[in-house]
Amino acid sequence: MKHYSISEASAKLTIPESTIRYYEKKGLLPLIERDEAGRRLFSDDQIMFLQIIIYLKNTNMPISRIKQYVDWVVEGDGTIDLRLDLFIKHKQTVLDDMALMTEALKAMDKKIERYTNRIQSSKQGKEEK
Amino acid sequence: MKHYSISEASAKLTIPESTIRYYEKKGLLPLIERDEAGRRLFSDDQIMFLQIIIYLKNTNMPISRIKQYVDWVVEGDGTIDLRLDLFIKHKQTVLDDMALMTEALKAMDKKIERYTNRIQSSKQGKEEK
DNA sequence: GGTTGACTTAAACCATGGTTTAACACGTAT
DNA sequence: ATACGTGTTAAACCATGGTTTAAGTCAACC
Repeated sequence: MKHYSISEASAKLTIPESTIRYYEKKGLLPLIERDEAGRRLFSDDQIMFLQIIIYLKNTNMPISRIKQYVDWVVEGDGTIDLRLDLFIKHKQTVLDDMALMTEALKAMDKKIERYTNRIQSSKQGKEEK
Repeated sequence: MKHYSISEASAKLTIPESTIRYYEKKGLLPLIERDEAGRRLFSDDQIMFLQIIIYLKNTNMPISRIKQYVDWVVEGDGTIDLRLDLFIKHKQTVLDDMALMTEALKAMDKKIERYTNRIQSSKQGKEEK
């Protein structure tokens, strides 16, 4: 199992190194090994774990809540029901957000249509001159 | 055409009054009338305009960009093509965001499934004792 | 042996999007 | 006339999520 440096992890996940360090400082990346010189070493598992965190971040889960999840993971099997609940609740939050966005998209489509029509008719106005 | 007080507008759009004032200060609500005592009066049109702003906010358009849109609206018909372009681009941004969220949802669904299975089998383990 | 490049840290800084506070003004019901 | 509810303002404050800076270590190449 290969290990990645922070720059490799950064490249693989397309996320700045500064963000990875920030996440670790916030407690989102426990158990990361270091080499003799103190450099972070990311295993494949840890890359995957970070990917999950990025998914949660991409769906606007606050860092404090991600931290809660991470703590539960560290705590072990006794917290599986809590984690399941967290994912189920978060999924619903995301679906609600997307519903809001879809509603906004509908309004934007109307705007786009109306503006397109106005531009069309103003062009016609010119042609008819 | 009736006019609404800030509290009525707030209730109608389910958004805090403080936010409405904040938006006005940021220039997102030009042309709002005031009564003799200096209180804001919102027409139906302005309520609808604010609703659009809320849609843009709900889809994570930064206030600076919303301001740009508002300025173009104030400027008049000469900016219709710019506004159309803004909406088309923003729509794509929103679709991209939703794609990211959908991808995250897929990962969450896998987690939910795995956790559910683990909980199931741990229950079975108990029963078999 | 000295510079380069990749890494480390803690702490300061920044942008965003509001919310809260303090101090004050108005109109109406008691 | 006074107290209440509702409004006003500017400015301070807050949370979130990073990014940047300053100061330093280490290994390796030239």
